[in-house]
Amino acid sequence: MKEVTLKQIAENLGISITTVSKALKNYPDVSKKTKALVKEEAKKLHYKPNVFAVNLRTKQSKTVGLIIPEVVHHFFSSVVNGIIEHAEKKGYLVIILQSNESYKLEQKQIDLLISKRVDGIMISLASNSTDISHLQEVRDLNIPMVMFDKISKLIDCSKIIINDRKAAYVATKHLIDSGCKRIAHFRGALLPQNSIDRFLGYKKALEDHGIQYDPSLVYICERVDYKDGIEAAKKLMSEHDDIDGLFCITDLVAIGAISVFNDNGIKVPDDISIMGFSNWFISSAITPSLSTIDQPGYKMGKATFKTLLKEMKAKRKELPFKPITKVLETKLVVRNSTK
Amino acid sequence: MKEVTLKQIAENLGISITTVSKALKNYPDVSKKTKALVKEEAKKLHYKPNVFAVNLRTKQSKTVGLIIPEVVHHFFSSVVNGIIEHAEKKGYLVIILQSNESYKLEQKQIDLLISKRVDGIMISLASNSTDISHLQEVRDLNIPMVMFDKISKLIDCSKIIINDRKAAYVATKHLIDSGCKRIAHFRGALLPQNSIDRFLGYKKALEDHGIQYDPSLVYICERVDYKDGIEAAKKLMSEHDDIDGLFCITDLVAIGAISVFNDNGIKVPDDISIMGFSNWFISSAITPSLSTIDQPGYKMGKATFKTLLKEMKAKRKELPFKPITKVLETKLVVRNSTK
DNA sequence: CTGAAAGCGCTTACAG
DNA sequence: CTGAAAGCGCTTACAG
Repeated sequence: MKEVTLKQIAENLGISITTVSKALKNYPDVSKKTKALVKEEAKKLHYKPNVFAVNLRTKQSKTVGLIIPEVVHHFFSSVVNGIIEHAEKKGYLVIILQSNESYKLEQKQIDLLISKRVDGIMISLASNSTDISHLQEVRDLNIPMVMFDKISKLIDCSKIIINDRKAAYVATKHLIDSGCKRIAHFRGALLPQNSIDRFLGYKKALEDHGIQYDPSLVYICERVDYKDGIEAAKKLMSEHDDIDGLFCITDLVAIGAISVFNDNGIKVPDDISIMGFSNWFISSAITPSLSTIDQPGYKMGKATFKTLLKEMKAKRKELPFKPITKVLETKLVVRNSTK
Repeated sequence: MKEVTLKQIAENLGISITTVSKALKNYPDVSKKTKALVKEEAKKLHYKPNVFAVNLRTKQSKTVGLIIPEVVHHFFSSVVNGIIEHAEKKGYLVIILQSNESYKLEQKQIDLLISKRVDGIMISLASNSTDISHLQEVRDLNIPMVMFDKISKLIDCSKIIINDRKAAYVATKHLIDSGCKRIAHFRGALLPQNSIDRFLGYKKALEDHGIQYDPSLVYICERVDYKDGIEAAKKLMSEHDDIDGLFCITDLVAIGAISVFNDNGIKVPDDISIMGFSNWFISSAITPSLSTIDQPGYKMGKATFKTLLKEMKAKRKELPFKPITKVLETKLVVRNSTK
């Protein structure tokens, strides 16, 4: 089967390539009759424009790139969902890359996307990305870019985030309000902004309510996953026996912790109240169901793409674009792991 | 900043575009001196080839398409993970589309990928995809394609699957071996091959072990998710009070069912033993932890891409390619939801 | 070893 | 209303 080209159609109809091209794109200076003829022939031959040629001419690919730390993670896959659904509606395809929380990979992937000439880039940073020269390059090349969730304050671009500090404050305050006096925190790694912010929210809530902040009650979970939660909970149990509240940086960590407490006869929430973070749907399925902070992944994906779209449009029209920062609402979800 | 092109480099160096192009691609008929010169200049100017032009010339995009029913699903996101990791290693980028289990969307997405001229397509079918003309078109256009997990027997292409029937047989047999006499099954929709196969495995296991198959014990879960599990379990409870075993088509359904039984004072596994399917990591975190069948998502993704790569290579060399079917191993994982 | 030229398939400014 | 021509940036068969 030979590829059908404009030339093919033109020859069949005995007219010029120019006219065929214009007819298919509904240029006003082509007669109705010709348009009809051309379109019919195109349909008959199952003509599909060669995007490679179109890309080369129009200098855009109608493709955008997305880099996330990890696909296999409910929050990020919700974001992906929000992004690809809205991108598709607008005729954009999404190339997804996974940095595996590795700064080096992230750097390579940015390079890849640049050399693939995607029309725009969406990114949530790896935890150890402190150097941001690769992102600065994207800015320097004037490629539209939006950061979401795990952002860097050092880069001037649009950002879609939640107020992590406030959300963590609300979570901790809920523990305090329900009577907890000695509250531990399972935090994330030291570098990521959201790990820092959630920690600060925790600390601030304690201080605002007359509870002394005790650094020995803060445990680091590098990968903020289920296993991390299990390990931290075991350590916590061995080092402290007077804890009555625990705020975990993610639901996954909280679920790991709960399973340890369940196994060791520590009653949740009677002995210890537990708060998660993100409202992964499974939090309502475990026993006891987990109190948490609802973090809107799908919405974040949608807002991220829509913002990128605006910037891409502005670029095409050579209009200036001022980066925006959008803060999405989170909410406290009270279930059975807190009193 | 102006785009750096071969022409630019050629002008700077006072040589021809042809030579620059060849030098950069290490053609043997260019002098070492010239090569060094060209490469240096290219580096200095941060030259990046225009992929749009390269695509047009070479007629390949080094991009492949992936269509899955749902991203937000542990099994599929593991597959995605396996695919994008291996694709990237081989210099391929992956465009991910989500059919949302809709046949219509799936059709459109196939069209999209065809018109984007991806080098190959990987797909796991939507549950209601029975008409397969869109897939036939892919074959007719001679575009390399690999199906995985949710496949159609009617299309002649490579397939990466597990033996669903056997795995379901093993799961059901485990229930029988542990003493269950009256075993219900929460199956998936009627059309998908894997839903059919798991059901058949369940039925066969019963028959092989002298247990009469009773259609009233089979419940349909259209979306095979947590909510479906909850609803089916409620129905089951109200319609039958003598069930001592339950085989669920997915872990998610099983987890939904367990939460209903937990809430209603039905002891798992003492009153009823439960088997899931897929070994989602959370199955080990719930109470009681879930016995299940391990389904290798990451491996499946890896095998899917590797097979596609072979087919793409064969096509480029104009060699014949005979579709292969690879069946990956599953294994029984016994935890606390069965005796 | 180097380079002029054709061509991939499209778009669009321009002429008629 | 139609079409010849230039050009997007690259690759490669061919000539010298």
